[in-house]
Formats: sequence, structure tokens, C-alpha cells
Amino acid sequence: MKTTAAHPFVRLFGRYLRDQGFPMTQQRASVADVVFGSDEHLSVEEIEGCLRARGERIGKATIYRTLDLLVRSKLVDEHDFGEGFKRYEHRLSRQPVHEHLICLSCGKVTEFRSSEILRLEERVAREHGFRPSRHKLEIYGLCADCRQSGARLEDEGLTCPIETI
Amino acid sequence: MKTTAAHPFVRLFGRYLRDQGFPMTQQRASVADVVFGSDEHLSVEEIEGCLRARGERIGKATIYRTLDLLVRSKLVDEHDFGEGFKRYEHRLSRQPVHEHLICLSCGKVTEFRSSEILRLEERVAREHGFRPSRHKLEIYGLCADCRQSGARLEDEGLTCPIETI
DNA sequence: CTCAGTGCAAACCGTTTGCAGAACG
DNA sequence: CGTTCTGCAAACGGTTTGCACTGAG
Repeated sequence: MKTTAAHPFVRLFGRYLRDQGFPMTQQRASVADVVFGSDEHLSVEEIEGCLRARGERIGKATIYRTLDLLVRSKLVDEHDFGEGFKRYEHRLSRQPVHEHLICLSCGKVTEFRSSEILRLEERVAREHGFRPSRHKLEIYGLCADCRQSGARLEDEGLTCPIETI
Repeated sequence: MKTTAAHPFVRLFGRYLRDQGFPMTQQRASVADVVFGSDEHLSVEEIEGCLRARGERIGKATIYRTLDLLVRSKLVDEHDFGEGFKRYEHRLSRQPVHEHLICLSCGKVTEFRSSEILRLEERVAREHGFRPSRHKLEIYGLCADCRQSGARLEDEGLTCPIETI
């Protein structure tokens, strides 16, 4: 049942479910509690691990189905950082719109805000007759820690840079 | 054999292969020719279709392996627009760094350049001790055509916006 | 001849789905 | 009690891999 220390934001999810005519089950509450209780960008595997660490065994299918509801509710964002699987991040207690710095060595994700990007989105969209709905700005590279521990990014490619053709 | 009308950029790929000690085969030349011959963002399925239309039957595995080489050579960029599969775009005859507008209704991809984004990348990275390697800016929404034909993006989520908590 | 490349089919892996049984209201 | 959810396992789909065969040098 795990009524212990349920994250307050879980109630918001409960409201969304009620609005949509879906019941709040203990599995849904548990998955939501894990997601709202972390400020990381969690993978399904990590979520499953957190649940198991609490002594709750919830099937992957249920986790996926609950994440789908959380994303629909707009309380949670889904990200694909090109790792071959998705990551999930709740949108509460943080700036609703933010961008990501992703370390190519350790995978750490850092968030940052930018107002310029909103202006840029607006302007570019206008120039193309495009109605923007959302954007994604990701900067990939090496985080401070990995730089210091001497991590390197392999670089191959043509010996003659294409610009010199 | 298809010596007919091979795209000149294929020779660059040949040079890369030679540099790496790999032979240029007719399959590799054909895949490269299709990619360099299009200014679209092609999926593997589309590449396979182009090859078939020319009367060439090349196995998917070979196409994937060749695309891997093309990406390594930095002559081709790999993109994931969240469709569940990858798209490939050659980097020649166009601005090497550019961003994408992606229509959520018809899937059309439009490119644009932005110098602000480079400055922004530089500044944000410096603020976080991050060494940037590349970035990705994608704006999702409705293209002009889809707007005119009355396309809509469904929107659900909480009835009470989270900002009002 | 030799060795890497190719093509087929099977494996992979994150994710989705079908269905029998459990749980909510 | 009916309806929805859950959990298992099988299915899915894009991508990767193993391996016998082919072909280039």
C-alpha cells in the first residue's frame, strides 16, 4: 500500500486521472512517487530499480503504461538523448521550459534556462510561416568533471575537412 | 555496376575509405550515391526504396553498415526526430551547421541557420565548465502548409495548469 | 588465393500488446 | 459484479550480428 511519504505531487496526478475517468491505483501512485521524488532524468530501468529498492515489484508494462499517463498529463516530460532508450523528468518545482547539457562521457544531464532561445524560436518560426509548439535544445560535450579526469572524445572523419573542398 | 551518373561526392567517401584501409565496393558507392544525391533527410527504408527504384537490391544490413561508415566519415549526419527510426542527411553543399523545423503533422523538415545559437552554446558551456562538441536545436510545430489545411495538434493535460499550484 | 564485404536470417533490446486473473468501486 | 488494471509473456520494429558465400585485389 505504501501510504508512507507519498510525494505531494502525486495528488496532482491523481486529479488528472480522476478528470480523465481513470482510477488511481497503488502501482500508479508508486511509479509517480518515484518520478516526482527524483530530480534526475530517469530511465525505465532506473525507475524499476527504485521501486524494487522500496520492496515494490511492479511489472515493466505497468511502468510504461503509467509513464504514458504521466506524459499525457503534462506533469512529466519524455526525453531521448540518443542512448537507445527514453528518460523521464517531472516538470514540477523547476522552470517549465529548460534546455539540456549532456555529457558524452558520463551521461550526466545538466539543465539551463535561456530566454534567447524563446525569442529565436518565435522569430525563426515567423520567418517560415511555422507555428511552433515546442522546441528542443541540447548541447553535447564534456562536463567539467570528465574534462578534469582527462576524458576525450574520439574524432575521426576525413583527414581533409570538407570545408576545404 | 552503375557507373552512370555517380555523384561526385562519392569520391570523397572513397577517399575516406582508402584512408581507413577499407575498400570502396559497388554497394557502398550506391548507398553513398543515393544519400549524396538527395537533399532530404532520408530513412533507411527510403534509401532502400531509392536503390530498388534504380534496380539495385542491396541488403538492409549493408545499408546500415555503409551509413555507419558515412557517419563516421562525417560526410553524413544522423538524426532522430522521434519517429522511432533514424534519418540521414549529407553535409555537403549546405551550411555545415544548421537547425531543424519539424512539422508534427506532415513530418516535413526545414532547415535554418542561426548564429545566435553558436554564441549561446559557447556562453552556456562556459558558465557550466562544459566543453561543447555539438548541439541540436529542433523546433516542433505546424508548417505553413499544414496550418492552412487546418491541421491541429491535440492538447490534453491537466485542466489546471501546473503553474497555478 | 586471401581476406574483407555481402546477404540472409536470427538475435537484440527497448517498448507495446493480448490475455487471464486480480483489484477497484 | 462489471469494469479496469496488472503482470506475464509473446509480439513488435528498427537495428545489429553471426556466418556461409561472394567478390575484389
